[in-house]
Amino acid sequence: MRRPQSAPPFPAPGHDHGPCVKETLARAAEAFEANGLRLTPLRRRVLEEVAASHHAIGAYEILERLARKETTRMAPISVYRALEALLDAGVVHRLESRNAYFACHARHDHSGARRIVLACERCATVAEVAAPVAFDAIDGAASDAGFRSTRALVEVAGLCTACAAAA
Amino acid sequence: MRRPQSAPPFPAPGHDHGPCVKETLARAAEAFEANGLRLTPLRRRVLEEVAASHHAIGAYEILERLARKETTRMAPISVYRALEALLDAGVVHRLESRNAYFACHARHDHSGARRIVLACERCATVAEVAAPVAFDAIDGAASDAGFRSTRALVEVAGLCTACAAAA
DNA sequence: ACCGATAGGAAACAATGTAACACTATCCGC
DNA sequence: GCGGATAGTGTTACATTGTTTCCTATCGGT
Ligand SMILES: [Zn+2]
Ligand SMILES: [Zn+2]
Ligand SMILES: [Zn+2]
Ligand SMILES: [Zn+2]
Repeated sequence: MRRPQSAPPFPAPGHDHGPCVKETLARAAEAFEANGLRLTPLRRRVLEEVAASHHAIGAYEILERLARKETTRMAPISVYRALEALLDAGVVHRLESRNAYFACHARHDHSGARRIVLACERCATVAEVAAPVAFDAIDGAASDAGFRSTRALVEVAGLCTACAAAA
Repeated sequence: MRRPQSAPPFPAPGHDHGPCVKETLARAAEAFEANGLRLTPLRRRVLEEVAASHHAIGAYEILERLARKETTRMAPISVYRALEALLDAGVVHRLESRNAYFACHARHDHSGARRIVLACERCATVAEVAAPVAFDAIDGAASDAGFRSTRALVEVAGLCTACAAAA
C-alpha cells in the first residue's frame, strides 16, 4: 500500500464550503503581506467570487456577479488586474483550456507548481493534485526530444467521484 | 540505454520543410477521404498556411495571410470552420495555452492522442512527442484523487535544442 | 427529380483580454 | 511632516478570439 493517505480528495458535492473560503482568504492575506502587497477590498471581492465555489469561472462572470451585488459596475480591466494580482499571489489559478479562473483551496507550496488540474466534465468542479511522477515523466519525454522544459501545463478532463458514481 | 532512437527530434531550424508540408497534405487528404469528407480548396489553403511552419498560428493570422495572397478576404467563420474540420481530421492541433493552431507533422495514430506538446519560448516552434509514461502517471494521480480521466492536456514551455544552445 | 448530408458566403454579434492616461493611496527615508 | 517612489484604481477606448443566424450551393444516392 504505497498510496499516501494525505492525498487530497476531490471536493465533495455537499461539503461545508465555509471553511474553504475562509482558509483561502486567510492564505491570500498572508501571501500579499509576504510580498509587501495588499489584499485590497477590490481584490478581496474578486477572490470571494472566485472562491465561492470549486468551479472555474470566467472573468466576465465575476464582473456580472459583482455588478449584481454592488450597484456600481466595474470595468473589465479592474477584474483582470485583480485576477493578475491573485494569480501572482498563487491563490487563484487559471484553467487555460477554458479561459477561466479558480481558487486554490490547498496550502501547497506555490514555487515549482508541479500540480495537475482535474476538471469534472459533468459538475464542473476543479481540483489540483500533486503529481511529481507525472512531471518527472514529462520532463523526461521533453528532454528525450532535446527540449529543456521550464513549465508544464497539465489539465485533465473526466469525471469526479460523485459524478462517476451517478453515471 | 533504454531510450529508443526512434524518438522524433524537435524540428531543426534550417531543415528542408517541403516534405513536411507535402506529407501533411497527403495525410489530410487521406484522413478526410477515410471519413467520407472532402479536403476542399478552402480547407487545403488553411492547412497550407498552418503547415507552412512548425509554429502555432492564430486564426486571424491565417485569415491575414490568406487575404494577402488572394485578393478576396474571407470571413473569420470560414477559417474557423476549416480549422474545425482539420482538427477533427487530426491534421491540425490547438495550442490551448495560446489560442493558436499548429499542423501535426507526424503520422501518429490519432486515437487516444497521448502526446505532449512542446513549445519553445524563444523560437516559437512547436512539436509533439509521445509520452505514455507521463500519461500513465497523470491517470494514476487522477485516479488517486478519485477522478476518472478521459482526456489529458499537456503543454510544456521551455527551450528547444537550438535555442538552448544559443542561450 | 428529389432528398439529406456536406460545405461555405455574409453580416452581425459575443466573449475574452489590453493599452493608455490620469489620478489617488500608502509607505519610507529624511 | 515632506517628497518621492511604488502600488493601486477609474475611465475610455480598443484588440483579439470565437459564434449565431440565415441562406445558398453542391454532391451522392434513390
Ligand atoms: Zn469547498
Ligand atoms: Zn463531477
Ligand atoms: Zn518542417
Ligand atoms: Zn527554439
